[in-house]
Amino acid sequence: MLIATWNVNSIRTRLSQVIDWMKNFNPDILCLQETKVMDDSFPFEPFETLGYSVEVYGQKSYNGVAIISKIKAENIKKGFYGYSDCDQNIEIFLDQKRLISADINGIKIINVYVPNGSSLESSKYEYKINWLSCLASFLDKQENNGELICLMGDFNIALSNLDIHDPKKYEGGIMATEKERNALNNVLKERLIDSFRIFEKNTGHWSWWDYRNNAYELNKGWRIDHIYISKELSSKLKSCVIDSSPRGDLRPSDHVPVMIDLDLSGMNEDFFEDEDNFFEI
DNA sequence: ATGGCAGAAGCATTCTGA
Repeated sequence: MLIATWNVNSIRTRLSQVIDWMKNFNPDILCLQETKVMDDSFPFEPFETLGYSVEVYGQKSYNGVAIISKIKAENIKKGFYGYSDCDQNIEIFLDQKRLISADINGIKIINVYVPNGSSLESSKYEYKINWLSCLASFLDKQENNGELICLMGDFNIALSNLDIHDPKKYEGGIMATEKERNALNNVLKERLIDSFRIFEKNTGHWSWWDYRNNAYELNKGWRIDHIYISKELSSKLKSCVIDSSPRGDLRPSDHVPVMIDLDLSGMNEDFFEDEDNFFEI
């Protein structure tokens, strides 16, 4: 089962590129961020024509997330409201459409667009930290239900200096502060692992390049788009690939797709009771 | 320290992103 995530920076602007990409890669699930469109204006038809069902949680101009899947998503939840015990004032998170989750093929798919935070002095930075705290509570609640989880999206955080082209320059700045990393690690805890790092231990792999300063041509990127999976899924993980090619297209998104391949054949109740099926991380 | 570039809204310019 191929599961992908892509911050498309406007689905209407990027529509033909996304459809072409789906025809090439044939993902079972594609999670989108920054769709930047209200739900009634989302371009459903091209996806439905390819045989997908679409669940959206969007707004005008900013943010917006969607889950596109061959198997129809069930138990769709939009935002934190009612599904998190976080101690934050949940009201401040209602306006920004940044989270949609659903159950597909026995896995809870959680698609997030984590706030950028702007700069360390900005109130948006505090908002980002609080948002991640709320996400941690949201995950705690899923865990209580014993569910397999695939948490993916644009996290706007480089968890390690290996994920930054010039860590000396950017460490301690936005997307690379200890506070952000701690907040994200508190979401992951011991339960979720970085799919990409199962296969690749080295630096030099990016999912985002700034539009400015010729960043893509100079390959000055960051790895801030991630797919985190429950430990119990790690032995089913066949690959995790960043497809950087769409960044070279005409009028590209500044992010590229990240995808994992899970082999779910043979998954049954016995699988989860056999400790040999779990990697030691 | 600031700007570079891109998208949406909407028609000049501002807001936001990362």
